[in-house]
Amino acid sequence: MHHDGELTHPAVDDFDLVEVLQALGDPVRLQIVRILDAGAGAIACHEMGLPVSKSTGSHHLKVLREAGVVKGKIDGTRRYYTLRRTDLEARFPGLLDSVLHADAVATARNR
Amino acid sequence: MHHDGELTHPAVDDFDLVEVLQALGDPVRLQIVRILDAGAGAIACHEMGLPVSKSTGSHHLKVLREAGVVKGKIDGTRRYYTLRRTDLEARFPGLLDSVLHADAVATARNR
DNA sequence: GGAATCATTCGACGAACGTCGAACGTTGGA
DNA sequence: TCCAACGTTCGACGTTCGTCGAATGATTCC
Repeated sequence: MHHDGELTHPAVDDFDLVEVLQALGDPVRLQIVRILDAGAGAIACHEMGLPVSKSTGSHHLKVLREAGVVKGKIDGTRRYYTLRRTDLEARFPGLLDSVLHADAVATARNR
Repeated sequence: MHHDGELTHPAVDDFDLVEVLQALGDPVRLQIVRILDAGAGAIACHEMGLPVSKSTGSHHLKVLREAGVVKGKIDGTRRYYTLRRTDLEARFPGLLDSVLHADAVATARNR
């Protein structure tokens, strides 16, 4: 069957700073963002190796998606996710980069 | 009279990204950061005109302080707060600026 | 068609959060 | 000395959050 049920995503103008900061302010979700940043191309939920159950992982992806941080694409039974780099940069210049770089620094420091 | 009770603040190396993002991910706390950014010099809690009770305001200042976002200085019965700009920039380069700028844009847009 | 795969949704649970008013401790001024 | 001002702390409250397993839905493969 064909279900053209595309996932819903907020428009760039509807991004909310508090919502984005809350979305990024969780260890698991920050890990997801880091994975999507490091990976080349779209990544499916089950390929991320998250330290939570699949339902929890799905929940976190939903939070990130509704905040505008990630974009989900349906492909069969899978959802491939990517970072909305350009959109985030347009709405909150420098924010994603600073978060990713800060996170990389922290990771290197605690190694 | 004597006042050896200095407020405690985390060292720059102990800043935690998730904690900072969570601290910034609240409307009232973001308002406090905006006020401290706009104001020249230290500002006391009761001068901020926060839309919450004094106990709630005190709580939010504590969250920001323990995350390393603000620095509190005791002066008599008052606590004067400032942004830890330099420390935040050293630990999370560009983060505070991007949050403040994004916030300013959002505020101008919803005017 | 049937089974396996992938992900979402649905309760449920405890923990954490934002909020308040009241009480308290300090300090400074009349 | 007494009182007003400022802020913190304490309990309480309702809400939201992160988590899980089970159930459900959708799709692909055999």
